[in-house]
Amino acid sequence: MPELPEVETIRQTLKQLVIGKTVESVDVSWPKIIQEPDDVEQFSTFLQGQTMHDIRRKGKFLLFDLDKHVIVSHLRMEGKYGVYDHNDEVMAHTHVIFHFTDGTELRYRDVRKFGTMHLQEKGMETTKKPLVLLAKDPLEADFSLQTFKEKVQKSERNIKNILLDQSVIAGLGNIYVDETLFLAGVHPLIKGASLTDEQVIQIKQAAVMTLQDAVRQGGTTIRSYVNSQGQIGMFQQQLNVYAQNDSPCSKCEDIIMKIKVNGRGTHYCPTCQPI
DNA sequence: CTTGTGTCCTGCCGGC
DNA sequence: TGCCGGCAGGACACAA
Repeated sequence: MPELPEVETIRQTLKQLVIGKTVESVDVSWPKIIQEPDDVEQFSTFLQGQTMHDIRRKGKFLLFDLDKHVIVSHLRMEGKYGVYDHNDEVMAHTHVIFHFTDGTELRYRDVRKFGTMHLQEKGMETTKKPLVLLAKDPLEADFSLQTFKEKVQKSERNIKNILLDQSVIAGLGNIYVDETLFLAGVHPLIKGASLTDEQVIQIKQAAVMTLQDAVRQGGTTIRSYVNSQGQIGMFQQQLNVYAQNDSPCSKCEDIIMKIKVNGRGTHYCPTCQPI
């Protein structure tokens, strides 16, 4: 499940492969992925003749900048992009193909079909869903610690749930929330309202460290990992708690626990993250 | 207003 | 062996 670091790695790699290319046509075989416009035919016709100029990232969203439009794309759990030659075999679960005029293709694959694409007018993307309520991610220079602190401390929800809320802090998913709370030494079930200023600052710093570290790892491994199929992959960084349940904690040797928090698998160290 | 629940979708896993 | 129910998960619509 791609979170901020994975999306950032995909962005950097994909950018090299599609910038300057012009869309000749678009095929969509699972229309539900296209959330906007309502008519999938329009998605295709609007894109024809437009050139890819940049790929940006906002939180876990990828933004493809074209001449007049922006494609706002979310990979959800299993979405993947790859650039292929038009003669390459189309792999299973390919749902959207952007054919370029140079004979290459940008293909979107997604086993679960949970991913989404919104085609919006250039410049309008931050004024409407899905981006309108999206918070800053903690790696952005203008991330406001003050705003973050206020949102956290006025909430009765548990901190795990708060950190998954993209309107509070963008970019964290289930894996990096668990890693962030471990690094901050905060138990996932503690209510936002009962966290001290120091704890909230710790959490923000831990999020920055966790995400930076992961981006760095994606950045170092990505070079050798764009295969001939045009697929972009990456190696999983070392995780302290996520999927480490029943193993000893890397800090204190206590056994990592796995519980459910709001329906999400949640991993923590009972000693390093006291209730 | 805030918080909780259902929904989408399919591969996988455990139980029988 | 093979079937089948249940589960996982990000974000949103809707309910309470």
